[in-house]
Amino acid sequence: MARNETDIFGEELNEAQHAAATFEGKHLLVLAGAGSGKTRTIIARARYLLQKGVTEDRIRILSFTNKSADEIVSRILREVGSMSQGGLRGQTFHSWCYEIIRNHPEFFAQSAWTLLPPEEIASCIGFVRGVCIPEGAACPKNSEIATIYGRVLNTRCSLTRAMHFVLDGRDTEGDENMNRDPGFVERKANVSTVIQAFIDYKAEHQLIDYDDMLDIVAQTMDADADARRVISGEVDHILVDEMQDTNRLQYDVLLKFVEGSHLFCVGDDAQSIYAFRGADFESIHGFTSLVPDAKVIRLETNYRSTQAVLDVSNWLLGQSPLHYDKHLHAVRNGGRLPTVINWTTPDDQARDIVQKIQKAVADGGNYADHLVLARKNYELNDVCRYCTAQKIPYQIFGGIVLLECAHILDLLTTFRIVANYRDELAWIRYLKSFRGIGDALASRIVLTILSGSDLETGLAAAQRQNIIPQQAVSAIKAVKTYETQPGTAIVEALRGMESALIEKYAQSWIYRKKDFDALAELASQSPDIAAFVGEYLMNKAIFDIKLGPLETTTDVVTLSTIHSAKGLEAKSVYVVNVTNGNWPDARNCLEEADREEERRCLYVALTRAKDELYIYRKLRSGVRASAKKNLLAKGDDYFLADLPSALVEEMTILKQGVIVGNQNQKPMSNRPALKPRFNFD
DNA sequence: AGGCGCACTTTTTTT
DNA sequence: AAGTGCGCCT
Repeated sequence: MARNETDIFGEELNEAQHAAATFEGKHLLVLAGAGSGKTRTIIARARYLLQKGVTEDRIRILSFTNKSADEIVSRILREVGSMSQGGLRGQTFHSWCYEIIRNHPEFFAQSAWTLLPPEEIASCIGFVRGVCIPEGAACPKNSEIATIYGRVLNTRCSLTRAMHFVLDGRDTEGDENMNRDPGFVERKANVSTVIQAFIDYKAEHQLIDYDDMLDIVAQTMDADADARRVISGEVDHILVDEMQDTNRLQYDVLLKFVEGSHLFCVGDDAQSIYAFRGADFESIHGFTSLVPDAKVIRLETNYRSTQAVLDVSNWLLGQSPLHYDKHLHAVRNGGRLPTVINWTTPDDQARDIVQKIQKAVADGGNYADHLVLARKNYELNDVCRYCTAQKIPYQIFGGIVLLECAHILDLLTTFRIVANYRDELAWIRYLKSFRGIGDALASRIVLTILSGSDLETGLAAAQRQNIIPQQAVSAIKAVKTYETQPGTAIVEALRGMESALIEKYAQSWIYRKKDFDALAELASQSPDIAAFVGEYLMNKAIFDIKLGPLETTTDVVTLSTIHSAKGLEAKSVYVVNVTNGNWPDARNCLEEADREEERRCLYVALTRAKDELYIYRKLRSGVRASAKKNLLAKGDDYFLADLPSALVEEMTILKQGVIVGNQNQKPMSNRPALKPRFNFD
C-alpha cells in the first residue's frame, strides 16, 4: 500500500516499518533489531487492522510476559482513542491456552480442571515419588524432575536429552553414550516411573500445569478437525512479540492457527535469552519453512541509541562465533562514549551508580531516565539499599513476586481448598503449617477428609477421629463463609492461620505480616475465591506491579534483571557486575551455546541505553575463574577482554569516591558504525 | 515413627 | 531465602 494523505501513520513510520504494518499477505515475520521500533510496529499493525475494520476481538496479541502484552495493548488503546470496550486482548501463550481450554468444554475434558501452581509441581512430584520408587533410590531431586518434565514438553526432546541437560548442564544430541552408563539407566528408569505417576496423578485429580495447557491445545487441534476449525476460527490476526523466545511447544500451538489466521511475528535472534525455558534462538530462522506463505521484513535502523552505544553493542555481538543476521545502524550519530567502570567492592559500584543518578537529577534530570540492569536479581540489592538510604525513588522488576512468597502461598492454600475441596496438595501444605503436623500426619488427615463427599462431611470425619486441630477446621470454614467476598476471606484466613504462621516465620514475621493487607486488597477485586485462584496463577507479575512502589510517583529509577527488562529503555543505563564468572555465570558456561546466550543477554542490556551507558566490572576477578575446567580462561574478562579502547572510556574506583583513569579521553565517536561479521554462505 | 530444629548449601533468568 | 540432610526429641 502506497503512502498517501489518508495514511494513518503519516511520518511516524519508516519504510520498512510501514511495509510491515500494512502487510497484506498471509503471514509475516518482522526481524526487528534492538531499538528498531519493534513495539511501535506491532502497535501500528494493530492500529492498521482496526482502521481496516477488523474488530478488536479478532486480534490476539501474544507476548512473553503479561506485563509487556498489557503494555502493548494499553499503548494501542491510547493511540486509537477510547472507542474500545476492552475487546483487544494482550496475553501470554499460557493465559491464551488457559482461556481456550476453559471456553471449550466440548473439546477439552480439562475445561473445569484446576491449575497446578508452578511452585507446587515439585512437591507434587515428591508426593507421588514416595509411593512409586523406594526411598533412597538413585533418582534426581523433585525440583530437578520438575525441570526435566518441563524441558521434555517445551522442547519436545527425549527424556535422556532433557536429563543430560538438567543434570549435567549439557544439551547435546546423541543419547547412546548416556544410555550405556548403568547408573544413568537406573536413574532414567526411576525418573520415568515418577513422571508417569505424576502424569497419572494430575489426570486423576483433575490438575493441569502451565505447560500441559499448551500441549493439550496443540494436541487437540491436531487430532480434531472440528476443534481446529472452531478454535482457530475465533481469531483472524495473531500478533506475536518476542518471537525469538518462542519454544517448540509454543511454536506448535501457533502452527495450528496457520491455516485459519494471519500470523504477524516480531523478533530478534540476537535478543534470544530464554534457552533455559526451551527457546532456541535459531528457530526464528526456520519461520519461513515452518509457516507456508510467510514473508520476512527486516527493521535495521536503530532509533534508540547513539552510534557510540551501538558501536559497543555491535562489537560485542561481532565477537561471537555465532552469526547473527544483523546490520543495525543508528540514526543518531556520535554520542558520549560508554564508560567501563572498574570497582573492588559491590558497595563502590552501588555508590557510584547512585551518585551519578543524584548528580543527573541535581542537574535537572528525571529519575525515570535511569535504568539499572543486572544479570541476577540479588545483584540489585546493594543498589536498592543505596537508593533507599539516599531517598531515591525506585521500582524494581524481577525476582520473587509477592504471590510467590512462602507466607502468601501458605495463606492461599485456604483459597485453593475452598475453590476445590479435593485439592490434596493444597490440603497438605495447609495442614503442615500447623504445629505437630508433618508429612505423614497431613497425608492421613487428607485421606480422611477426602473420604467425605464434600468439605463439610470431610471435615466432620476428620474431627470425629480427632486428628485435625480445631483451628485448622474453623479457619477453612470461615474462609468458606466468605466465598464471594475474597477480600474478607483473606482477613478470615489470616485470623485462622496467624498463630501458626507466627511460629513458622518467627523473626521474619514482622516483615511478612504487612503483605497481607495488599493481598486482601488484591483479592477483593475478584468476584469470588475460585476466580481469584484462577486469575492470580496466570497473572502473578501484573498483580505485583499493581502493588509495587509505583503508586507514589511515576518519576522513579528502574532496577531490573535483564529478563524482566525486555522492551525497557532509558537515557542512562547502568549495567551491573559484568565480570567473568558472573556474566557469563560460572555455572552456566559449560557449552558455547550457554556462553553465547549470556552474550545475547549482555547485548540486550547494552542496547537499552539511549545516550549514556555505564558498564561496571569487578577488578581482578577471574583469577580463579577456571572452576569449571578453564572454560572461562579468557583472562580476567570473557566478554570485555578485547574491547577496543577506542570504543569506551575506562575508569577505576580505587577507594571510596576516588576515581582514577580516564584511560581514553576521546569524548565523541564519529567513526563509521562497526558491523558484525556476517556469513553469507 | 514422625516431627522439629539446626547447620548447611545453593540460586540465574520466568510463565 | 528456601531447600536438604542429619540428629534429637516426643
